[in-house]
Amino acid sequence: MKEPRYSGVNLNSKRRATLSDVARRAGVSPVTVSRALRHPEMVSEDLRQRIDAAVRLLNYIPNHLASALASTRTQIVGVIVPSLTNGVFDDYLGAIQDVLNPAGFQVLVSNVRYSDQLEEKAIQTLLGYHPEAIIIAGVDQTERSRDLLRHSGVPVVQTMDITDDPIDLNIGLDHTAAGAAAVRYLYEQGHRKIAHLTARADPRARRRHAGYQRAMDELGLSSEGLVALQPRPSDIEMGGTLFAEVLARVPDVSAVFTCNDDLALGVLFECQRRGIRVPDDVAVIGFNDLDFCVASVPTLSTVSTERLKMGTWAAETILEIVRGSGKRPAKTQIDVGFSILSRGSTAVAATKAEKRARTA
Amino acid sequence: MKEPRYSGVNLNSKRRATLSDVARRAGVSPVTVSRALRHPEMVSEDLRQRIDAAVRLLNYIPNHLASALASTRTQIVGVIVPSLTNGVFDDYLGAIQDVLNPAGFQVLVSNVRYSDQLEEKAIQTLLGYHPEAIIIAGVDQTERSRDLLRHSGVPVVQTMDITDDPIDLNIGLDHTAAGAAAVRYLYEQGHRKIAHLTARADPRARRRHAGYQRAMDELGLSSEGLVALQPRPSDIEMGGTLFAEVLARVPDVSAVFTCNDDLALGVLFECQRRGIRVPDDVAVIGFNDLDFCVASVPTLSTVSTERLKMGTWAAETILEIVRGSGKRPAKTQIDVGFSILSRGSTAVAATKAEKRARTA
DNA sequence: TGGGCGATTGACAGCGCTTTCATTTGCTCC
DNA sequence: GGAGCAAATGAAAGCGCTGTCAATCGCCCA
Repeated sequence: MKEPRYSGVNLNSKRRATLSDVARRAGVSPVTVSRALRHPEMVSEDLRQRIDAAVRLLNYIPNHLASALASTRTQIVGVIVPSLTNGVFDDYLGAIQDVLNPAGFQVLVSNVRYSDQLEEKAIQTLLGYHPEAIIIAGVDQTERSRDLLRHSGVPVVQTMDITDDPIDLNIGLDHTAAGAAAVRYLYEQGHRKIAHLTARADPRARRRHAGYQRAMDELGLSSEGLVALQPRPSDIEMGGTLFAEVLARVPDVSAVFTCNDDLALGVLFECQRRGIRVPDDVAVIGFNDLDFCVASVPTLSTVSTERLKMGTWAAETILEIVRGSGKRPAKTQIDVGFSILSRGSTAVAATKAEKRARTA
Repeated sequence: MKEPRYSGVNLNSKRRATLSDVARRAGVSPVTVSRALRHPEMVSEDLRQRIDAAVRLLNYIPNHLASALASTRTQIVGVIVPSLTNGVFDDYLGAIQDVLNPAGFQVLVSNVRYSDQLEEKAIQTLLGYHPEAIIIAGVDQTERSRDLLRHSGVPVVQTMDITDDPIDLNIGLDHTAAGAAAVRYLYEQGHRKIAHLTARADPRARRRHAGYQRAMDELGLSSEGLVALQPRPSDIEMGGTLFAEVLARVPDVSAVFTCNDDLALGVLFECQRRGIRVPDDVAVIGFNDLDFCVASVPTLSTVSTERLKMGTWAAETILEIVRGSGKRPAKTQIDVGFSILSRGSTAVAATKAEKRARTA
């Protein structure tokens, strides 16, 4: 008895149909088949039907590698993200695919897990596929990564952050300004002891932290003991742990700004565990506006960023360039800004009104 | 003034270096360069160094497409997932990449958003890249999808679910059994009015629902008014909405089993909003064991599945097959089972003890 | 000192497709 | 009725790389 084997790996079993197989079957030349598939309007109705029949009969699927090699159009766009676990990048990736897939482009995603080294390797690997463009999150690539990208000769879009010195195209927002704005918002609500919790100091989180610090300084507030930092990747639980640290040092902390929503939710849970009322005793504001922000109790205030727009613009701009045979677009940089969503976890008067209404 | 253009698209500017460029530069033949890169041990030390120097000088990056075409080894594995938003698939994908990337394989991910139609298209597209294997979540592909996969001649691993009629290899768990087990667990805790909330009726969620129903029937319990179903994709908020529905029909519902953790968390929040105590008034159990289950207040009981193991096994088995030149592995199907994690949201005695301790 | 062997290197063909240019066919028009 | 033209099809070349086999170069031993 022979062991079963896979034909894709075992060469002597029947191989997949090729263009020529289809051509032979339909009684035409290979070129005609190619045309019938790529530019059906250039082929007579009669042949087109015969060819379609042969394609179906043979289960023919064009070899994209061969096609890309011959045409020097790979129809591939490389996308580099630092994380998939993070809800932010799902939406962003989805937006990119929604634009690119219908246009016939395949997205090659590389998750580099916030590692510069993996990022360099990913860029190299990606370039091996000769993508027609690269979309990369962040503006803090290593010098080698920047070199690779610049030498690649393809459009590069840096997203999620903004810089004076983009590799090529750039859409993002100023995280320092966003961090500062969150602090100022809390200040206006009457808070003075404003804490900041931050985890996995990726460049954007670091900028938000810097923004926090700058605003505190400008407002003449001391941040002594109010900052808790954890180099490990953030998760919900960690929000509680970091808040506990601050609480131990500054028991009368009145507001918390976290570098992302996960930590903020963790703070919410920790408060619940300790019987600390939010927002009455402590106000909480997160960053990103993930789904759960509107579902939690209380709802979570947060800094909202235009992650869908960043993905969409990156993808659309690439299509424009590729279709316009390489012409650079009019706009090469966009600051999408941010906005502060004021919800239950930082409510001041509203909460009290709500309470009054309930007890009434 | 000339408009700036991208060289990758504009043909008359300098193109990327090829093998031959490197060969010319190093004064050797192209084959030798190829060997120096693929099988360095077959080339003399002297040449290897000259070639490496030329590679670096020219910023040479091998064209993976050409290499794959010539060698008929693409080093690509296609992975089809129904969602990325869902925390489950991040972990799973991560596990697959952790095995495959170090082995030199590139993972081509396709997110088909729970759509059969997109899945068919994705399979077709993927096959165009001649992957060496395909890993696909679920066992409920359309007949056409199954045909495509079978005819592809490459190993196919179906994951996340288990079936009597696998396309090829299969690792997963019995969702019907898992749903039933959750119900029985609640029953043993003394619950009788057990509700089930379910959203986006994907096949696995449907099986969990069937399991719920079967167990209820077997236990002689009525599920009248206790099931809330919503075809839209689930999110945390929806957990609250669905629970409210049930509550309106059956005010004395005593336990809730949800088709995933998101809904369960939503139920938790809804209870908090309404002043319903969990687990004292209502017990809650979710499905999947996502991160937040251990962070929430109370912690969330859930049915835990081995998503990492499923990804790892799928990837490792593929490597085994590809390296073993197509030999099928000894084991072609694995049931990884599931386990019920009993935590705060379903605690009985424990909660009371805890409370006593606190008030003491 | 010459045959033979292993270690290196190169020539050639071809992976499956597309691009370019040539050829064929069927008409129209004066 | 033949020049002229558009539409449809095909032939040849080549995208960048690798597999196969042939050629070359020492170097060892009889």
